[in-house]
Amino acid sequence: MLSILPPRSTSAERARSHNRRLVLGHVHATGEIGRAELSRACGLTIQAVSNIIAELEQEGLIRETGRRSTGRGLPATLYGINPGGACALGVEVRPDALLAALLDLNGGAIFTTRRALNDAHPTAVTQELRALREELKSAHPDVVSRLLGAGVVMPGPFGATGLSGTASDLPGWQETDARQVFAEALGVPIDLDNDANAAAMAERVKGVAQGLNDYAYLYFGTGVGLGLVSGGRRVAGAFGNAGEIGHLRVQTPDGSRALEELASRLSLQHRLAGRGHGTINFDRLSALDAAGDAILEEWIATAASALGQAVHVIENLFDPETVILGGALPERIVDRLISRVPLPDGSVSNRPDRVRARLLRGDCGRLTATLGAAALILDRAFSPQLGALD
Amino acid sequence: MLSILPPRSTSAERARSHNRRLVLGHVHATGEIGRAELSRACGLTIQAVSNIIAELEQEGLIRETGRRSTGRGLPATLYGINPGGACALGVEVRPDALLAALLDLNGGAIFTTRRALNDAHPTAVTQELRALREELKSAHPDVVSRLLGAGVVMPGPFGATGLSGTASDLPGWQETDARQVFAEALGVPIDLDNDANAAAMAERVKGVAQGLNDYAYLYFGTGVGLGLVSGGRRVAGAFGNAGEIGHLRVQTPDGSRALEELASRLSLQHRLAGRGHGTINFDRLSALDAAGDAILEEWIATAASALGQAVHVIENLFDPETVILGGALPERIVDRLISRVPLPDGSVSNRPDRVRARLLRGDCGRLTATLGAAALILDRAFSPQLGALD
DNA sequence: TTGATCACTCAAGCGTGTTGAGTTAACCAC
DNA sequence: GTGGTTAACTCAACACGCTTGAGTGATCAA
Repeated sequence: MLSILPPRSTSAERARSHNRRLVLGHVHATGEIGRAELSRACGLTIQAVSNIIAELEQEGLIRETGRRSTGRGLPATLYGINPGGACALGVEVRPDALLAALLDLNGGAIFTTRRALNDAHPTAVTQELRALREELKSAHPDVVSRLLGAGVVMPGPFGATGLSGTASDLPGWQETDARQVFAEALGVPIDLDNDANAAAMAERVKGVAQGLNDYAYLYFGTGVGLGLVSGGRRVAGAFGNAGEIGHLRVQTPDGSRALEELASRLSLQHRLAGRGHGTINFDRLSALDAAGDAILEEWIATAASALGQAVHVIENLFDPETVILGGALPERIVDRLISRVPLPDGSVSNRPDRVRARLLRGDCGRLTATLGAAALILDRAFSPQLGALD
Repeated sequence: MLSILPPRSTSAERARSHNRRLVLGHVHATGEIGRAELSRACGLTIQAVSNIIAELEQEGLIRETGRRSTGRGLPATLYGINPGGACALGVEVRPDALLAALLDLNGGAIFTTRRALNDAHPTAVTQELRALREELKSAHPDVVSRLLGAGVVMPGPFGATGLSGTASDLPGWQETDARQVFAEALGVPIDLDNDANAAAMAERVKGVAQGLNDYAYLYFGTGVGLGLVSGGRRVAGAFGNAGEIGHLRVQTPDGSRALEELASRLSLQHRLAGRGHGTINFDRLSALDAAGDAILEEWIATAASALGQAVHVIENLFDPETVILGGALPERIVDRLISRVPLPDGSVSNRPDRVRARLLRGDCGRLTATLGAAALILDRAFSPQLGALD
């Protein structure tokens, strides 16, 4: 009911689909809300809201959560999201692994898994996805019927571009229609995006960006990516490759470098290379941080300075309500980065009436991108779409 | 009928409003189109399209333009925009003048005017606007009833920001609700944006961006601004200040400078200052260009290099279909700039399957921003809006 | 107890789009 | 020419979901 409409539905049914999302989105955003308030917020009649609520409750997407008496009058019956009423699958494809998470309607994780990949070619990934689907079916049989769709996160850029051929992109996907591959392997509607945009959506559905419609997310993966949300919608670009901020030139004392040479996990790894460390993963970073490692300190200082310049560009080009930092970095390190990023005065974001900090730490932890993949789907369920068809 | 809906219209009426825009937008985009084709393009039944067409024709927004027989079958009755059926007013407020243009439904200029401003404070501007309205009423009495609204362009940034207090912004507007002021002075619905976004819309409605949904516009006013269109919608930012690209740092042989110090009309003016020129306006620029002025040549070289870096940033952050250059520069100079801008290889826009050049010259000439102001309104009439109310 | 306020329900009516069965006009084969 | 095919378009019923207006139940204040 919620996920798919027949190819040509009557206009009234499309309006209903729109209004359902509107109502569900408000219920999600407020946590608990009554019909009358929804009516005012959505610009619909109480009666219309009533009908929609009855439908949503019947389908198990929302549930009665209590009553609230505000002064006189009949106390409102409050409704909230029924977390178990539906779920969304998030899949993150990395060169070496497939990460997956199943999220309930509130964005809570029901199940997460990680499958090692020897090979990230489409055929190998397809095989793992099929296995994943079977695993889900047997581990959570009740869930499959309530699955709204699957979000997929892959390292960009998509298609052949001037940034192709770098270490980060996956082999064999250039010529492949990725959406098609995933749709066939998983058998549910697919939403495809890059890690940074997915992370941005994760924060919107569950984290620090709730209620925000214009913000940016600086995502630390292997490199650095930028997720953009404008007017509540992801900015994907003409070919889905928006947000490639890693190649932004930033000033250093001795010239200029690409942002990702200074402020990515890879860059830290290079700095530490001489010290005989292997791959610098999340846990290793935490350990270095706890030990007060000097090279890490140095990296933070350099990265913060570089990020300050990136934030300057982001703020002046997009005028976001806030810039969120997060991804595959321990919270403490992100916090320290944020505290050391020099915020330029000459920015449209430097306004006296700000209600939110210019930089915020993402709330969704190291799995942000995977959770965000699922959040792409949840966001759909909560936001009216523009197009007539879905 | 087209502009305003009653505060709470029935859902069916909102759907109609949406579908009307959809149909009208397609008619505008194709120039000439029959019902059946519209039906396929809009995802509506022929019958629905028929009803809408009857309504639009009745109101004079479209008109029959002929018949087309494509092979067998009954030849389609073609419809096109009826230019005189409605119009939009564009107003550009500059520190020293008020520019206005009245555009027909096809984006053709019916009337343009320029009023000198001694004073750009809100009260003075309001006075001029009232006079402008009277002038319109008497010069084009039939038009007032068909006025869809007025678009207004002002130099940003709006509100108090870290970029306030520069030479370009207007006095006395910081604390003013500009939209309110214009709505009262002109008595029609107002759409407010900065010059670059308006320019971008001008190109979408009439110029080189027709049919594009994701592109950027580098606008040369006094400084340099960036207009962004994503998914067919303007990217305004949280406070309407997106696109402030002038402060972007770019490399020079001897360090780094702000883009607008190298690639704006103001920067050229500074270069020429020693030569005893006054203000460098459009005509003066043309003359210098025709004379093959050496300083102009030098400026073009410097500006092109700076713009190359800006384009690099825009392409990688935004992945546009194309970047349009234009504004208050003679076409020849823009063309020469374009031919000399170094296009970086390391860009997501550097793709082998491009159908359009990475850089295009804007088509709307020196009045781009003023025309664009009116285009903001036309674009509304052609694009379905997301919000329920208008 | 009475009146006011507010959330919500019930039943009728309306605007739109869809469906399915015609109608008209072009092309093609003979 | 004639008949068949194709495609654009019209006409008349129908379905859907929202709105409207009247009515009910629960709470507070006088």
